[in-house]
Amino acid sequence: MTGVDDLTPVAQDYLKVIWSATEWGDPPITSKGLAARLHTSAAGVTDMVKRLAGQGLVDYESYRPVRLTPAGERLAVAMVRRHRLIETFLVRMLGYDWAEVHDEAEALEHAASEQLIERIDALLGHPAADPHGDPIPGADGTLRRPDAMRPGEAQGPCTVVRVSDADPAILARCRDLGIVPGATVLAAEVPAELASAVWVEPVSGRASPC
Amino acid sequence: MTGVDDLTPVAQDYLKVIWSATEWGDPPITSKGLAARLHTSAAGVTDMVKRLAGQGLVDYESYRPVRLTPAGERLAVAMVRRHRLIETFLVRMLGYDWAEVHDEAEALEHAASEQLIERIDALLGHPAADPHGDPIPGADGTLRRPDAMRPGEAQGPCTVVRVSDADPAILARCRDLGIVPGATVLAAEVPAELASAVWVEPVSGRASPC
DNA sequence: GGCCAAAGTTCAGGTACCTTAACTTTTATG
DNA sequence: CATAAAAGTTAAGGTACCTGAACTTTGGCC
Ligand SMILES: [Mn+2]
Ligand SMILES: [Mn+2]
Ligand SMILES: [Mn+2]
Ligand SMILES: [Mn+2]
Repeated sequence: MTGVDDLTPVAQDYLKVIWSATEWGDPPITSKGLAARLHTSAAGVTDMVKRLAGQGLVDYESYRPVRLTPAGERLAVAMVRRHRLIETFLVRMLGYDWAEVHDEAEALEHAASEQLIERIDALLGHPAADPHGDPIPGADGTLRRPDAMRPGEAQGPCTVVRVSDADPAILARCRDLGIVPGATVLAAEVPAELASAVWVEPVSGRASPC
Repeated sequence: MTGVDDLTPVAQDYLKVIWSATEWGDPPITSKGLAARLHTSAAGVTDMVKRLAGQGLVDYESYRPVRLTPAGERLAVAMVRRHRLIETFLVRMLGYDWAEVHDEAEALEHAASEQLIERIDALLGHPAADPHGDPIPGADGTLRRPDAMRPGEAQGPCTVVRVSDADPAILARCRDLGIVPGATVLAAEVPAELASAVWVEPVSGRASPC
Protein backbone atom coordinates (compact mmCIF):
# COMPACT_ATOMS: atom_id res chain seq x y z
CA MET A 1 0.00 0.00 0.00
CA THR A 2 2.47 2.58 -1.09
CA GLY A 3 0.37 5.15 -2.93
CA VAL A 4 -3.13 6.39 -3.20
CA ASP A 5 -3.82 4.77 -6.54
CA ASP A 6 -3.37 1.31 -5.13
CA LEU A 7 -6.75 1.94 -3.53
CA THR A 8 -10.17 1.64 -5.10
CA PRO A 9 -12.08 4.89 -5.53
CA VAL A 10 -14.46 3.82 -2.82
CA ALA A 11 -11.64 3.18 -0.37
CA GLN A 12 -10.14 6.56 -1.26
CA ASP A 13 -13.42 8.27 -0.39
CA TYR A 14 -13.75 6.41 2.90
CA LEU A 15 -10.30 7.47 4.04
CA LYS A 16 -10.90 11.04 2.99
CA VAL A 17 -14.21 11.25 4.83
CA ILE A 18 -12.81 9.63 7.96
CA TRP A 19 -9.95 12.11 7.98
CA SER A 20 -12.10 15.13 7.19
CA ALA A 21 -14.51 14.36 10.01
CA THR A 22 -11.97 15.33 12.64
CA GLU A 23 -10.31 18.18 10.76
CA TRP A 24 -12.20 20.95 12.52
CA GLY A 25 -12.35 19.47 15.97
CA ASP A 26 -15.23 17.03 15.70
CA PRO A 27 -14.94 13.55 17.23
CA PRO A 28 -14.05 10.48 15.16
CA ILE A 29 -16.75 9.50 12.73
CA THR A 30 -19.23 6.71 13.35
CA SER A 31 -20.80 4.24 10.96
CA LYS A 32 -23.86 6.41 10.76
CA GLY A 33 -21.83 9.42 9.78
CA LEU A 34 -19.95 7.51 7.14
CA ALA A 35 -23.17 6.11 5.73
CA ALA A 36 -24.69 9.58 5.52
CA ARG A 37 -21.71 11.23 3.88
CA LEU A 38 -21.04 8.42 1.45
CA HIS A 39 -24.70 7.89 0.56
CA THR A 40 -24.61 4.24 1.36
CA SER A 41 -26.16 1.85 3.85
CA ALA A 42 -24.92 1.21 7.36
CA ALA A 43 -24.39 -2.42 6.46
CA GLY A 44 -22.21 -1.42 3.57
CA VAL A 45 -20.13 0.73 5.86
CA THR A 46 -19.46 -2.11 8.26
CA ASP A 47 -18.44 -4.26 5.32
CA MET A 48 -16.11 -1.66 3.89
CA VAL A 49 -14.60 -0.60 7.19
CA LYS A 50 -13.64 -4.19 7.81
CA ARG A 51 -11.93 -4.30 4.46
CA LEU A 52 -10.00 -1.14 5.29
CA ALA A 53 -9.06 -2.58 8.68
CA GLY A 54 -7.82 -5.69 6.89
CA GLN A 55 -5.54 -3.48 4.82
CA GLY A 56 -4.19 -1.82 7.94
CA LEU A 57 -5.66 1.57 7.05
CA VAL A 58 -8.08 1.98 9.94
CA ASP A 59 -8.38 0.80 13.51
CA TYR A 60 -11.76 -0.68 14.07
CA GLU A 61 -13.60 -2.23 16.96
CA SER A 62 -17.23 -3.28 16.59
CA TYR A 63 -19.70 -0.61 17.68
CA ARG A 64 -16.95 2.02 17.97
CA PRO A 65 -16.02 5.00 15.83
CA VAL A 66 -13.38 4.41 13.17
CA ARG A 67 -9.90 5.90 13.34
CA LEU A 68 -7.17 6.04 10.75
CA THR A 69 -3.89 4.26 11.26
CA PRO A 70 -0.74 6.23 10.37
CA ALA A 71 -0.75 4.45 6.99
CA GLY A 72 -4.38 5.33 6.46
CA GLU A 73 -3.83 8.91 7.48
CA ARG A 74 -1.00 9.33 5.00
CA LEU A 75 -3.22 8.17 2.16
CA ALA A 76 -6.19 10.19 3.39
CA VAL A 77 -4.13 13.38 3.42
CA ALA A 78 -2.94 12.62 -0.10
CA MET A 79 -6.58 12.40 -1.20
CA VAL A 80 -7.46 15.63 0.56
CA ARG A 81 -4.58 17.28 -1.25
CA ARG A 82 -5.91 16.02 -4.55
CA HIS A 83 -9.43 17.14 -3.83
CA ARG A 84 -8.47 20.64 -2.80
CA LEU A 85 -5.99 21.21 -5.58
CA ILE A 86 -8.59 20.13 -8.12
CA GLU A 87 -11.19 22.43 -6.59
CA THR A 88 -8.75 25.32 -6.73
CA PHE A 89 -7.88 24.52 -10.32
CA LEU A 90 -11.49 24.37 -11.41
CA VAL A 91 -12.28 27.72 -9.84
CA ARG A 92 -9.15 29.53 -10.96
CA MET A 93 -8.68 28.06 -14.43
CA LEU A 94 -12.12 26.93 -15.54
CA GLY A 95 -14.42 29.52 -14.09
CA TYR A 96 -16.30 27.27 -11.70
CA ASP A 97 -18.26 28.82 -8.87
CA TRP A 98 -17.10 27.72 -5.43
CA ALA A 99 -20.53 26.27 -4.73
CA GLU A 100 -20.46 23.84 -7.65
CA VAL A 101 -16.88 22.72 -7.56
CA HIS A 102 -17.12 20.05 -4.92
CA ASP A 103 -18.96 17.33 -6.85
CA GLU A 104 -16.72 17.68 -9.85
CA ALA A 105 -13.62 17.34 -7.66
CA GLU A 106 -15.17 14.38 -5.89
CA ALA A 107 -14.99 12.41 -9.14
CA LEU A 108 -11.81 13.81 -10.66
CA GLU A 109 -9.75 13.17 -7.53
CA HIS A 110 -9.90 9.43 -8.27
CA ALA A 111 -8.87 9.74 -11.90
CA ALA A 112 -6.07 12.28 -11.79
CA SER A 113 -2.55 10.86 -11.77
CA GLU A 114 0.05 11.96 -9.29
CA GLN A 115 1.77 13.69 -12.17
CA LEU A 116 -1.31 15.70 -13.07
CA ILE A 117 -1.78 16.77 -9.47
CA GLU A 118 1.77 18.04 -9.24
CA ARG A 119 1.42 19.91 -12.53
CA ILE A 120 -1.76 21.54 -11.33
CA ASP A 121 -0.07 22.46 -8.08
CA ALA A 122 2.82 24.09 -9.95
CA LEU A 123 0.55 25.85 -12.43
CA LEU A 124 -1.41 27.36 -9.54
CA GLY A 125 1.75 28.45 -7.77
CA HIS A 126 1.46 25.97 -4.89
CA PRO A 127 -1.67 27.43 -3.34
CA ALA A 128 -1.98 27.24 0.44
CA ALA A 129 -5.75 26.90 0.56
CA ASP A 130 -8.64 25.86 -1.65
CA PRO A 131 -11.50 28.18 -2.68
CA HIS A 132 -13.30 27.51 0.61
CA GLY A 133 -10.26 28.32 2.71
CA ASP A 134 -9.43 24.72 3.48
CA PRO A 135 -5.66 24.29 3.72
CA ILE A 136 -4.03 22.19 1.01
CA PRO A 137 -1.62 19.56 2.36
CA GLY A 138 1.84 19.54 0.84
CA ALA A 139 3.06 16.74 -1.38
CA ASP A 140 4.98 15.48 1.66
CA GLY A 141 1.83 15.34 3.77
CA THR A 142 2.51 18.44 5.85
CA LEU A 143 -0.49 20.53 6.74
CA ARG A 144 -0.70 23.91 8.39
CA ARG A 145 -4.01 24.15 10.19
CA PRO A 146 -5.09 27.77 10.72
CA ASP A 147 -6.33 28.41 14.25
CA ALA A 148 -9.69 29.93 13.56
CA MET A 149 -12.87 30.38 15.54
CA ARG A 150 -16.57 30.70 14.88
CA PRO A 151 -18.04 34.19 14.45
CA GLY A 152 -19.95 33.67 17.71
CA GLU A 153 -16.69 33.34 19.61
CA ALA A 154 -15.12 36.43 18.10
CA GLN A 155 -15.74 40.15 18.37
CA GLY A 156 -15.33 43.07 16.02
CA PRO A 157 -13.56 42.92 12.69
CA CYS A 158 -12.45 39.47 11.58
CA THR A 159 -10.80 37.96 8.56
CA VAL A 160 -12.83 35.13 7.04
CA VAL A 161 -10.62 32.05 7.08
CA ARG A 162 -12.89 29.34 5.84
CA VAL A 163 -16.44 28.56 4.78
CA SER A 164 -17.55 24.94 4.99
CA ASP A 165 -18.22 23.51 1.56
CA ALA A 166 -20.68 20.95 2.87
CA ASP A 167 -23.77 22.81 1.65
CA PRO A 168 -23.77 24.56 -1.76
CA ALA A 169 -26.72 26.75 -0.74
CA ILE A 170 -24.79 28.18 2.18
CA LEU A 171 -21.80 28.77 -0.06
CA ALA A 172 -23.96 30.68 -2.51
CA ARG A 173 -25.38 32.86 0.25
CA CYS A 174 -21.96 33.56 1.73
CA ARG A 175 -20.62 34.49 -1.68
CA ASP A 176 -23.48 36.98 -2.15
CA LEU A 177 -22.78 38.51 1.25
CA GLY A 178 -19.08 38.78 0.58
CA ILE A 179 -18.26 36.21 3.22
CA VAL A 180 -15.32 34.63 1.45
CA PRO A 181 -11.84 33.68 2.66
CA GLY A 182 -9.69 36.78 2.98
CA ALA A 183 -12.60 39.17 3.35
CA THR A 184 -13.03 41.23 6.50
CA VAL A 185 -16.37 41.06 8.29
CA LEU A 186 -17.73 42.10 11.63
CA ALA A 187 -18.27 39.00 13.73
CA ALA A 188 -21.72 40.13 14.76
CA GLU A 189 -22.81 40.65 11.17
CA VAL A 190 -22.57 37.03 10.09
CA PRO A 191 -26.17 35.76 9.92
CA ALA A 192 -26.93 33.16 12.55
CA GLU A 193 -27.85 30.45 10.05
CA LEU A 194 -24.48 30.84 8.32
CA ALA A 195 -22.36 31.23 11.42
CA SER A 196 -21.82 27.51 11.96
CA ALA A 197 -20.34 27.20 8.47
CA VAL A 198 -17.92 30.10 8.85
CA TRP A 199 -14.51 30.26 10.51
CA VAL A 200 -12.86 33.58 11.24
CA GLU A 201 -9.75 35.05 12.77
CA PRO A 202 -9.90 38.37 14.63
CA VAL A 203 -8.06 41.10 12.74
CA SER A 204 -4.77 41.09 14.60
CA GLY A 205 -3.90 43.69 17.26
CA ARG A 206 -3.80 47.35 16.17
CA ALA A 207 -2.64 46.51 12.68
CA SER A 208 -5.82 47.37 10.74
CA PRO A 209 -7.56 50.16 12.62
CA CYS A 210 -10.26 50.79 10.00
CA MET B 1 -29.62 5.10 -21.75
CA THR B 2 -29.71 8.77 -22.42
CA GLY B 3 -26.19 9.93 -21.68
CA VAL B 4 -22.69 8.65 -21.40
CA ASP B 5 -22.59 8.77 -17.61
CA ASP B 6 -25.34 6.22 -17.32
CA LEU B 7 -22.64 3.76 -18.38
CA THR B 8 -19.95 2.17 -16.26
CA PRO B 9 -16.39 3.24 -17.06
CA VAL B 10 -15.73 -0.21 -18.48
CA ALA B 11 -18.73 0.01 -20.82
CA GLN B 12 -17.58 3.47 -21.88
CA ASP B 13 -14.19 2.09 -22.85
CA TYR B 14 -15.67 -0.81 -24.77
CA LEU B 15 -17.84 1.46 -26.88
CA LYS B 16 -14.97 3.82 -27.52
CA VAL B 17 -12.65 1.03 -28.61
CA ILE B 18 -15.27 -0.59 -30.83
CA TRP B 19 -15.91 2.73 -32.51
CA SER B 20 -12.25 3.67 -32.85
CA ALA B 21 -11.38 0.37 -34.51
CA THR B 22 -13.19 1.32 -37.70
CA GLU B 23 -12.35 5.02 -37.68
CA TRP B 24 -9.51 4.75 -40.19
CA GLY B 25 -10.92 2.11 -42.45
CA ASP B 26 -10.19 -1.08 -40.55
CA PRO B 27 -12.85 -3.79 -40.30
CA PRO B 28 -15.08 -4.20 -37.22
CA ILE B 29 -13.18 -5.37 -34.17
CA THR B 30 -13.15 -8.96 -32.96
CA SER B 31 -13.08 -10.35 -29.46
CA LYS B 32 -9.35 -10.81 -29.74
CA GLY B 33 -8.85 -7.18 -30.66
CA LEU B 34 -11.01 -5.99 -27.83
CA ALA B 35 -9.18 -8.20 -25.36
CA ALA B 36 -5.83 -6.86 -26.52
CA ARG B 37 -6.77 -3.20 -26.42
CA LEU B 38 -8.61 -3.41 -23.13
CA HIS B 39 -6.01 -5.59 -21.44
CA THR B 40 -8.49 -8.20 -20.46
CA SER B 41 -9.22 -11.83 -21.19
CA ALA B 42 -11.18 -13.14 -24.16
CA ALA B 43 -13.66 -14.66 -21.74
CA GLY B 44 -14.21 -11.31 -20.14
CA VAL B 45 -14.86 -9.75 -23.51
CA THR B 46 -17.57 -12.24 -24.39
CA ASP B 47 -19.16 -11.58 -21.04
CA MET B 48 -19.07 -7.81 -21.43
CA VAL B 49 -20.15 -7.75 -25.06
CA LYS B 50 -23.23 -9.71 -24.09
CA ARG B 51 -24.01 -7.14 -21.45
CA LEU B 52 -23.64 -4.34 -24.00
CA ALA B 53 -25.87 -6.23 -26.42
CA GLY B 54 -28.42 -6.59 -23.64
CA GLN B 55 -28.41 -2.81 -23.29
CA GLY B 56 -28.97 -2.39 -27.02
CA LEU B 57 -25.59 -0.76 -27.56
CA VAL B 58 -23.99 -3.37 -29.82
CA ASP B 59 -25.12 -5.98 -32.32
CA TYR B 60 -23.57 -9.27 -31.50
CA GLU B 61 -23.65 -12.76 -32.93
CA SER B 62 -21.47 -15.48 -31.46
CA TYR B 63 -18.12 -15.85 -33.20
CA ARG B 64 -18.64 -12.65 -35.19
CA PRO B 65 -17.11 -9.18 -34.89
CA VAL B 66 -19.01 -6.66 -32.79
CA ARG B 67 -20.77 -3.64 -34.26
CA LEU B 68 -22.29 -0.63 -32.58
CA THR B 69 -25.99 0.05 -32.78
CA PRO B 70 -27.01 3.65 -33.49
CA ALA B 71 -27.51 4.13 -29.74
CA GLY B 72 -24.10 2.66 -29.05
CA GLU B 73 -22.47 4.79 -31.69
CA ARG B 74 -23.94 7.95 -30.26
CA LEU B 75 -22.46 7.19 -26.86
CA ALA B 76 -19.16 6.04 -28.33
CA VAL B 77 -18.76 9.29 -30.20
CA ALA B 78 -19.50 11.21 -27.01
CA MET B 79 -16.68 9.32 -25.30
CA VAL B 80 -14.30 9.98 -28.18
CA ARG B 81 -15.15 13.66 -27.90
CA ARG B 82 -14.33 13.58 -24.20
CA HIS B 83 -11.09 11.77 -24.72
CA ARG B 84 -9.83 14.07 -27.42
CA LEU B 85 -10.87 17.27 -25.72
CA ILE B 86 -9.11 16.17 -22.56
CA GLU B 87 -5.96 15.28 -24.49
CA THR B 88 -5.99 18.68 -26.15
CA PHE B 89 -6.52 20.38 -22.82
CA LEU B 90 -3.66 18.55 -21.16
CA VAL B 91 -1.26 19.45 -23.95
CA ARG B 92 -2.31 23.05 -24.39
CA MET B 93 -2.97 24.05 -20.78
CA LEU B 94 -0.85 21.71 -18.67
CA GLY B 95 2.26 21.23 -20.71
CA TYR B 96 1.87 17.54 -21.40
CA ASP B 97 3.81 15.95 -24.22
CA TRP B 98 1.62 14.37 -26.90
CA ALA B 99 3.20 10.99 -26.20
CA GLU B 100 2.17 10.88 -22.54
CA VAL B 101 -1.27 12.36 -22.75
CA HIS B 102 -3.23 9.31 -23.76
CA ASP B 103 -3.18 7.37 -20.49
CA GLU B 104 -4.13 10.39 -18.45
CA ALA B 105 -7.09 11.08 -20.74
CA GLU B 106 -8.06 7.43 -20.63
CA ALA B 107 -8.83 7.82 -16.92
CA LEU B 108 -10.14 11.39 -16.83
CA GLU B 109 -12.66 10.81 -19.61
CA HIS B 110 -14.74 8.72 -17.19
CA ALA B 111 -14.67 11.24 -14.37
CA ALA B 112 -15.25 14.53 -16.16
CA SER B 113 -18.80 15.82 -16.14
CA GLU B 114 -20.54 16.97 -19.28
CA GLN B 115 -20.27 20.48 -17.91
CA LEU B 116 -16.53 20.24 -17.51
CA ILE B 117 -16.13 18.92 -21.04
CA GLU B 118 -18.09 21.84 -22.47
CA ARG B 119 -16.07 24.31 -20.42
CA ILE B 120 -12.84 22.81 -21.65
CA ASP B 121 -14.15 22.93 -25.21
CA ALA B 122 -15.00 26.61 -24.86
CA LEU B 123 -11.72 27.47 -23.13
CA LEU B 124 -9.80 25.85 -25.98
CA GLY B 125 -11.86 27.67 -28.59
CA HIS B 126 -13.69 24.57 -29.88
CA PRO B 127 -10.67 22.82 -31.34
CA ALA B 128 -11.23 20.74 -34.49
CA ALA B 129 -8.59 18.13 -33.73
CA ASP B 130 -6.64 16.71 -30.81
CA PRO B 131 -2.84 16.88 -30.51
CA HIS B 132 -2.46 13.80 -32.72
CA GLY B 133 -4.65 15.21 -35.45
CA ASP B 134 -7.67 13.10 -34.61
CA PRO B 135 -10.85 15.05 -35.28
CA ILE B 136 -12.91 16.03 -32.25
CA PRO B 137 -16.62 15.25 -32.62
CA GLY B 138 -19.00 18.11 -31.92
CA ALA B 139 -21.29 18.16 -28.91
CA ASP B 140 -24.07 17.14 -31.29
CA GLY B 141 -22.13 14.09 -32.50
CA THR B 142 -21.09 15.49 -35.85
CA LEU B 143 -17.66 14.52 -37.07
CA ARG B 144 -15.69 15.77 -40.03
CA ARG B 145 -13.33 13.01 -41.10
CA PRO B 146 -10.34 14.36 -43.04
CA ASP B 147 -9.62 12.37 -46.19
CA ALA B 148 -5.99 11.54 -45.72
CA MET B 149 -3.65 8.91 -47.08
CA ARG B 150 -0.50 7.11 -45.97
CA PRO B 151 2.87 8.58 -46.94
CA GLY B 152 3.42 5.57 -49.18
CA GLU B 153 0.40 6.50 -51.28
CA ALA B 154 1.41 10.13 -51.69
CA GLN B 155 4.14 11.95 -53.51
CA GLY B 156 6.11 15.11 -52.89
CA PRO B 157 5.23 17.68 -50.25
CA CYS B 158 2.42 16.74 -47.92
CA THR B 159 0.76 18.21 -44.88
CA VAL B 160 0.81 15.87 -41.90
CA VAL B 161 -2.80 15.31 -40.90
CA ARG B 162 -2.54 12.75 -38.18
CA VAL B 163 -0.16 10.55 -36.24
CA SER B 164 -1.60 7.48 -34.55
CA ASP B 165 -1.38 7.76 -30.77
CA ALA B 166 -1.35 4.02 -30.29
CA ASP B 167 2.39 3.83 -29.54
CA PRO B 168 4.08 6.51 -27.40
CA ALA B 169 7.52 5.58 -28.76
CA ILE B 170 6.41 6.31 -32.31
CA LEU B 171 4.91 9.59 -31.18
CA ALA B 172 8.18 10.59 -29.56
CA ARG B 173 10.15 9.79 -32.72
CA CYS B 174 7.71 11.67 -34.92
CA ARG B 175 7.88 14.67 -32.64
CA ASP B 176 11.67 14.67 -32.86
CA LEU B 177 11.50 14.47 -36.66
CA GLY B 178 8.97 17.28 -36.86
CA ILE B 179 6.28 14.94 -38.12
CA VAL B 180 3.37 16.61 -36.37
CA PRO B 181 -0.07 17.63 -37.61
CA GLY B 182 0.16 20.76 -39.71
CA ALA B 183 3.83 20.29 -40.60
CA THR B 184 4.88 19.85 -44.21
CA VAL B 185 7.00 16.81 -45.07
CA LEU B 186 8.09 15.06 -48.21
CA ALA B 187 6.18 11.80 -48.50
CA ALA B 188 9.33 9.86 -49.30
CA GLU B 189 11.11 11.18 -46.22
CA VAL B 190 8.86 9.58 -43.64
CA PRO B 191 10.82 6.62 -42.27
CA ALA B 192 9.31 3.28 -43.21
CA GLU B 193 8.76 2.17 -39.63
CA LEU B 194 6.76 5.32 -38.91
CA ALA B 195 4.83 5.45 -42.16
CA SER B 196 2.02 3.19 -41.01
CA ALA B 197 1.30 5.55 -38.11
CA VAL B 198 1.21 8.71 -40.21
CA TRP B 199 -1.58 10.17 -42.36
CA VAL B 200 -0.88 12.94 -44.82
CA GLU B 201 -2.59 15.08 -47.39
CA PRO B 202 -0.73 16.22 -50.51
CA VAL B 203 -0.08 19.94 -50.48
CA SER B 204 -2.86 21.17 -52.74
CA GLY B 205 -2.36 22.17 -56.42
CA ARG B 206 0.15 24.90 -57.23
CA ALA B 207 -0.54 26.76 -53.99
CA SER B 208 2.76 26.10 -52.22
CA PRO B 209 5.46 25.74 -54.86
CA CYS B 210 8.37 25.55 -52.42
C1' DG C 1 -13.37 -31.89 -48.14
C1' DG C 2 -11.09 -33.10 -43.89
C1' DC C 3 -7.92 -31.43 -40.40
C1' DC C 4 -5.84 -28.31 -37.28
C1' DA C 5 -4.56 -24.04 -35.18
C1' DA C 6 -6.62 -19.92 -33.87
C1' DA C 7 -10.44 -17.68 -32.17
C1' DG C 8 -14.30 -17.58 -29.37
C1' DT C 9 -17.46 -19.31 -25.82
C1' DT C 10 -18.93 -21.59 -21.64
C1' DC C 11 -18.25 -22.79 -17.03
C1' DA C 12 -16.93 -22.36 -12.36
C1' DG C 13 -15.41 -19.40 -9.28
C1' DG C 14 -13.46 -14.93 -7.17
C1' DT C 15 -13.44 -9.85 -5.48
C1' DA C 16 -15.50 -5.35 -4.52
C1' DC C 17 -19.33 -3.14 -3.50
C1' DC C 18 -24.05 -2.76 -2.48
C1' DT C 19 -28.97 -3.84 -0.63
C1' DT C 20 -32.68 -5.37 2.75
C1' DA C 21 -34.03 -7.77 6.77
C1' DA C 22 -33.16 -9.75 11.07
C1' DC C 23 -30.54 -9.58 14.98
C1' DT C 24 -27.37 -7.52 18.78
C1' DT C 25 -25.20 -3.85 21.32
C1' DT C 26 -25.06 0.69 23.05
C1' DT C 27 -27.15 4.70 25.01
C1' DA C 28 -30.30 7.75 26.69
C1' DT C 29 -33.68 8.50 29.83
C1' DG C 30 -37.31 8.16 33.24
C1' DC D 1 -31.20 0.44 36.76
C1' DA D 2 -34.73 -1.15 33.46
C1' DT D 3 -36.01 -0.53 29.05
C1' DA D 4 -36.77 1.30 24.53
C1' DA D 5 -34.85 3.75 20.75
C1' DA D 6 -30.82 4.31 18.10
C1' DA D 7 -26.84 2.52 16.28
C1' DG D 8 -24.40 -1.12 14.48
C1' DT D 9 -23.63 -5.85 12.81
C1' DT D 10 -24.68 -10.19 10.56
C1' DA D 11 -26.74 -12.80 7.02
C1' DA D 12 -28.31 -13.65 2.54
C1' DG D 13 -28.21 -12.35 -1.84
C1' DG D 14 -27.37 -9.34 -6.12
C1' DT D 15 -24.53 -6.93 -9.98
C1' DA D 16 -20.35 -5.81 -12.55
C1' DC D 17 -16.24 -7.28 -13.78
C1' DC D 18 -12.60 -10.44 -13.97
C1' DT D 19 -9.82 -15.05 -14.29
C1' DG D 20 -8.23 -19.84 -15.91
C1' DA D 21 -9.56 -24.07 -17.88
C1' DA D 22 -12.31 -26.81 -20.78
C1' DC D 23 -14.90 -26.95 -24.74
C1' DT D 24 -16.76 -25.45 -29.51
C1' DT D 25 -16.60 -23.05 -33.83
C1' DT D 26 -14.26 -21.00 -37.59
C1' DG D 27 -11.28 -20.61 -41.42
C1' DG D 28 -7.02 -21.64 -43.85
C1' DC D 29 -4.57 -25.19 -46.04
C1' DC D 30 -3.11 -29.61 -48.13
MN1 LIG E 1 -14.47 11.12 -4.39
MN1 LIG F 1 -13.18 22.67 -0.60
MN1 LIG G 1 -10.90 5.10 -20.54
MN1 LIG H 1 -5.37 11.39 -29.42
